[in-house]
Amino acid sequence: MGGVAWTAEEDHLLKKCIQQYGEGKWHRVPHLAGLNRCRKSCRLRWLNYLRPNIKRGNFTDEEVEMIVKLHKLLGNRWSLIAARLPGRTANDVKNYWNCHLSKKLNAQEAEEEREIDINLDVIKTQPRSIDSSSVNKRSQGESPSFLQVPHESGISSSPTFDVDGHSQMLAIEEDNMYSCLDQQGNIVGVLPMDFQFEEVKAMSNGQSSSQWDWDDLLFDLDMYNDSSSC
DNA sequence: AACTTATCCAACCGCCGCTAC
DNA sequence: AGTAGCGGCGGTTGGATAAGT
Repeated sequence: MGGVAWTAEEDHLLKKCIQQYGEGKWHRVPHLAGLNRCRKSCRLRWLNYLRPNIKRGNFTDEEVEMIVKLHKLLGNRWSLIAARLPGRTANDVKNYWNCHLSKKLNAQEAEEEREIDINLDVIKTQPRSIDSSSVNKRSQGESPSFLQVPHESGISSSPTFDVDGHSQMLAIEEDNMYSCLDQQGNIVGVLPMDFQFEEVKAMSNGQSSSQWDWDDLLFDLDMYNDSSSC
């Protein structure tokens, strides 16, 4: 292993400590539990191994499918991905990805690239709620005037978003870039895909209560988009 | 059976953002 | 404003084990 393995006795002490004092205050846990481990080790051991309801064993097909889908949306944000998989830990997901899916998908992608020309047009649109003032202005640190939840514009069409009172869409144009389109389909701006939602959150002056809101919004929108394109 | 190589996964490390002072 | 301490995260390491020769 990558370090000193935990003994059954250490596990027992940690478990007892968490049961008695609860999670959190990890800096106190080594002392309270009488363990010669750092706070991080204790936290990790609890989260990845001792916590109740942790699912062991192989990933199901559904879970694998979910991981692939979520990784496309979120990248290497393992904790977010794991949060969508009950009983699985970020470490589990990360390990599974690195051991199984990473190689498999890389090989698959390489194969696909050999076989087909990349056609940007086939990349489905991925609507995003974003304020037009944010587009191309990140470096200036300008704040969006508002951000709205999406509304469905029709049964077969993708959801659209009100941006400053005008219907606009944000679409994946190519790797790592979003394009902001107006109703006529004209590109009115571009936004790097690494546009971090922490920044949006900061810029929106607390309109979003947490990082989760953004990630959940994105996730739900993409799931919506996926289901409507099937 | 002995050795080598590949794979798995628990544990550690360093960094980041947040908060309190 | 600067800083220390904290929780949390993703990347990496390396020992255990399985598979191959």
